[in-house]
Amino acid sequence: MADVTLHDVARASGCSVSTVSRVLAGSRPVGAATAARVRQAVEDLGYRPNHVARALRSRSTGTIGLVLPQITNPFYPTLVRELTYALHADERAVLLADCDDDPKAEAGHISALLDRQVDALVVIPAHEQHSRTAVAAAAARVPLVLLDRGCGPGVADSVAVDNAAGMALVLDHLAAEGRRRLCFVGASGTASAAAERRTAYEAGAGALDPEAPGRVALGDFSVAWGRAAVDRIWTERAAAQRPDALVCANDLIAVGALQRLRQLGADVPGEVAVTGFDDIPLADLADPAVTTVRQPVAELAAEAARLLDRRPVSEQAGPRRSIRLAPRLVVRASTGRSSASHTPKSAPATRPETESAQ
Amino acid sequence: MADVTLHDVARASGCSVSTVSRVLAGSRPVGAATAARVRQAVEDLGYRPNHVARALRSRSTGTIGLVLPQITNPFYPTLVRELTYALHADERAVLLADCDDDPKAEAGHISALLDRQVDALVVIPAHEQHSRTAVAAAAARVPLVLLDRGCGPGVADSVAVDNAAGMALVLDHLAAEGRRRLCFVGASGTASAAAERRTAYEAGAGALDPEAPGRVALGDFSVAWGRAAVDRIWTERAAAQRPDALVCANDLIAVGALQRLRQLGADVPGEVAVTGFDDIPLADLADPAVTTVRQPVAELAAEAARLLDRRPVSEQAGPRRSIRLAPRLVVRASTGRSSASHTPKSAPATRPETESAQ
DNA sequence: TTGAAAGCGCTAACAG
DNA sequence: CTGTTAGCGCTTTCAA
Repeated sequence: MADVTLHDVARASGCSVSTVSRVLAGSRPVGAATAARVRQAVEDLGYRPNHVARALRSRSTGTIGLVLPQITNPFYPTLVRELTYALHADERAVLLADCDDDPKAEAGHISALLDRQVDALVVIPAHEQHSRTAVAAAAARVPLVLLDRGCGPGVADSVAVDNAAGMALVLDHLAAEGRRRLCFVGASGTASAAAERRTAYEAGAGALDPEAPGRVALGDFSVAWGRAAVDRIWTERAAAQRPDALVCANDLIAVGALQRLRQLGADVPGEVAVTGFDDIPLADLADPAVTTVRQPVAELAAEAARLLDRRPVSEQAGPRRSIRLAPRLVVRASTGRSSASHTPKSAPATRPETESAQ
Repeated sequence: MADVTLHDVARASGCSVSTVSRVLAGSRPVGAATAARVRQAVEDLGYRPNHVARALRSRSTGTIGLVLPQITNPFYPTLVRELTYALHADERAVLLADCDDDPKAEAGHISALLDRQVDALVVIPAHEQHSRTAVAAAAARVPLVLLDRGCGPGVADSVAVDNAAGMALVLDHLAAEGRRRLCFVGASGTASAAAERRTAYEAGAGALDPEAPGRVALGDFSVAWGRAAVDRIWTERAAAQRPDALVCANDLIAVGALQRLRQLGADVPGEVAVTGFDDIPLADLADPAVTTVRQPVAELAAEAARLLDRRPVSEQAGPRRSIRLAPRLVVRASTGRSSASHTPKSAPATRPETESAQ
């Protein structure tokens, strides 16, 4: 049934195995009549090429390894979906490995994937520093793209959202809505998302209020921290001292903040606006729905897929490429003095905004 | 570097390739001294076996295909994580394919995975009926386990939660909390989760209130339907006619219901309790947090992994196995007349409750 | 206990 | 344009 080989097809169509191979691969011109006979035989016998044999001989498995820190991080399922779509469209299969936020496990998975002869790797590194060695070693062997998170400069090609641009969208929007007493609820740590978003806030918020860049609370990227931050920010200040907008470094923080604010009886968005970042599904489900920055997930995935190709023969050649895609603002009920959500005033930008080699 | 082959190791350790192969595979006894030399050479040269060549020769890739309907369904990331853990622990790699709820795409992915010579398949079928042919065809070629959802009787081995047991836990809990006017908010369709949960509700609710089994609203497994259901159930009835508990067929519905209830000013859980099913992360984030039925995700994954092995040589042999695992109740604030969450009164059951061949 | 040899199914030179 | 011939790197008979 499925044990039909190239030889069987060759015999059935009265030509040699190489000819059949050529017809199937289109690697070289083949006579029209022969090609037709071959195709007929393929059809008749129900021939299916054996990818393992093909991989052994051609030194290409058509398989990409995807290593991520935690598939349960609510931002990743969408990214994984888009990435698999992009790769499958290109006839490439995806080997998945979840390393549970552990750089050791991550290193193990990376080397297991290399042993399995993946053509390339997409890695969302678990840790800015501790992932570096394994990633660098792998990047020396196969094309490797860092997705969503960085891993130090020059380690590998990378694709991520333009965090600074996203934060600027938020600040513009809040300014337009008349918010002035901003406060940033972010995450400590050196991971690119944490650092870049915070820096962008500090750089941009001063235009609204000289005090704003100093109002920064740092925890981690969790709902729990969002709640805790509100306890600190809201409870410990007199009403007049409270911010009129909480700029959260991601949606989870925003959702936690929102929850606690409601429990404390604060009026969102009347009294205080709340913004997030990422646009995970939860952002739209919160009550009120969270104004946030939507990452161009499909485009990030597509760019990653594209980068995997563009390391032709000389894998080591060329500078590392670092691609940043512009996000777009999604305005929902958690900001806006008025009523429900309205359309974003910033035009969506789905194509690369900056593409720089470093 | 990575181009070290068995031959190199053989040469370096002064023996034949077959001996080296035996040492590495442990397939046959090898002299202690020789074995030591071989291992040393492996170490020195940094030899890494080529899985592709191994697969071609041994007709086993050590790779499992995982096909699912939508990785963005919030219940699946955890399942995927546990399944990959279980399989990786066993040195098996996982090829992932998301079919976007489309049985056509699903069939395509299944056959692509078979072409890639996966050793076995884990399929979460996209559709009870339309997935059948492709699944049955694949099951005839490799070991195949249906996970979470069924696909008609006798098609393949399957592993899923015991929906009836889960619903019974909910009903018991609500009864103990003194709820009597129950209403079920479920999903239409024949998918096992939808049908079994509804049937179990209808079978069990009568003990509390003869009217309860008749109070059933059917939509789909979404937040939107949860909201819409409350609009129907709550708005269209006089206060005295309203249910004192909404039994939702999954957590998404429960979250939607909760949202709308709050918007309508209803008191949850004082006036009405709300329960979910699955225990997705969102259930704990909702406000109030949702009492729900936790699926034994790790155990489901482990059982699936186990079933993949147990089809020894004669793949066709033996009856289809259908494994159902007992879930456990997680009590949170959305039920309970009193205050916060307390520990479940039903004992957790993580081992197979029923294992039946059909 | 070990080695030699024969392939797994396919692609890629190399000749015609 | 097509066929012949080598292998890809490994496992597994079959002999010794």
